Amino acid sequence: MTRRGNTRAAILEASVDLFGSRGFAATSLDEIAGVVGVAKQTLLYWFPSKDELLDAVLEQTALELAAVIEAAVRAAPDEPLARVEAVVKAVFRPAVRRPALLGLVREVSRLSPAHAERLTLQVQPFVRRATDYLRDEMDAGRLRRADPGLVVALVYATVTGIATEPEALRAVGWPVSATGLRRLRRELIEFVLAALHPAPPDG
Amino acid sequence: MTRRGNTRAAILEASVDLFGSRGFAATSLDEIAGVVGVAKQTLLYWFPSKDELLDAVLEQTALELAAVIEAAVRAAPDEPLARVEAVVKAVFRPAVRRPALLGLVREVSRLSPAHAERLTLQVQPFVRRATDYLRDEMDAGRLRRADPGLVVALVYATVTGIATEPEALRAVGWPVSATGLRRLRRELIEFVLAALHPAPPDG
DNA sequence: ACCTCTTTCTACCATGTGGTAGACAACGAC
DNA sequence: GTCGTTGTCTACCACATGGTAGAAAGAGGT
Repeated sequence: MTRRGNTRAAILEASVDLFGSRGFAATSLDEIAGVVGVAKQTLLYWFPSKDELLDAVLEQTALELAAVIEAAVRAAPDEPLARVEAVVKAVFRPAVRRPALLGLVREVSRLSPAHAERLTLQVQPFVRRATDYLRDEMDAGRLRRADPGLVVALVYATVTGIATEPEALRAVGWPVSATGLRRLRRELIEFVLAALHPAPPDG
Repeated sequence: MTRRGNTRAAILEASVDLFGSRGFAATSLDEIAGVVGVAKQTLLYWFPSKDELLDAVLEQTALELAAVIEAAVRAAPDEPLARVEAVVKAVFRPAVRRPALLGLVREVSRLSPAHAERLTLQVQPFVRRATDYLRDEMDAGRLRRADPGLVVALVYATVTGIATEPEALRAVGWPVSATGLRRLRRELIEFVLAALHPAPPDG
């Protein structure tokens, strides 16, 4: 049977999982092919080289996450803390279901500057919009005054870090059950919101 | 000239840098040997295999970081927010000077469960002490009430993430100058402290 | 002088890797 | 039916990698 029609998509999916969990360099084409259930050459038919496969994987991941975040922002009420909460919640779901998604994003810092550059450019407009929004809300006194760009980076670091390092959670004895995950999400959001709350009382 | 006496240390240092920046799998023994300026076989003389080299590298990194944190805690005044600030500051310095240090810690989630397990056990007592301390201070009302273990993990995720992902900082247009780093440290600390402050005002 | 131990090296090997060349089968156009 | 196109495969290659075997060379004890 030829033309299953979704071979390319299956390759991308398996690649996200493997690149994101074990890392790009540690993943061989044979391994991906094994997961997908095709020969290695089929990968090289759809993607001329491992590097171009990586490019495609990065692009798709960025698009997926962007769509998730976009939808969350749209659905949230027009209040900054509520929006932040909505975004964190929205990212948390796929992050838990497929830890490799954010793991792949984190992998970017290990890749060549060329790959990083491409992803940076792709994400740029979203970052820009987020920082502009945060700046306005800070000016309006609805968020703690800080550098808006850095706040984006810090929230990103917190969420991505907690979602991609199960070892850190295990080290502090966090239960990996369903209720454990719900509480994790709750505490993560409270942590982030507390960090953004305007004018905390002087200790 | 034999017995330079510090070949082993030089190998460990170069390995931390390369494993931490490019990743374990992406780093070859030849590459490390090239940096150190010896033949590959010299590495295999001091460390019987790449895996055992990794073990040694992880152990030394953990010891270094533990010493830094230990000293910071000892020197800080007995007030929880001051102590947290001291620890973040103390970790920030080596993190900036040698980004690979924290990068290596983050690499743990990509490694075999055996390696992760060993590091987890090594870090366990420190984590335990930190969570106990935080719990006491929460009970005393000097910190926002939350799960102490998770707070440790969240602060770790924030600091490690921001320190190991220069791409994220570049994406938000953060300047990588000396003054940029000073402001980064300031804002990072304010972010974490705000997240830990007791009883934020209800929005 | 000789032996032993330590440290480093050269030479080599088995294996896994990314990638090339090209055969083979299904399919639609005509 | 024939032909070009598309998708997948088998066979193979050049190369880098982790690791083995063992020689060389200095240092120190006797």
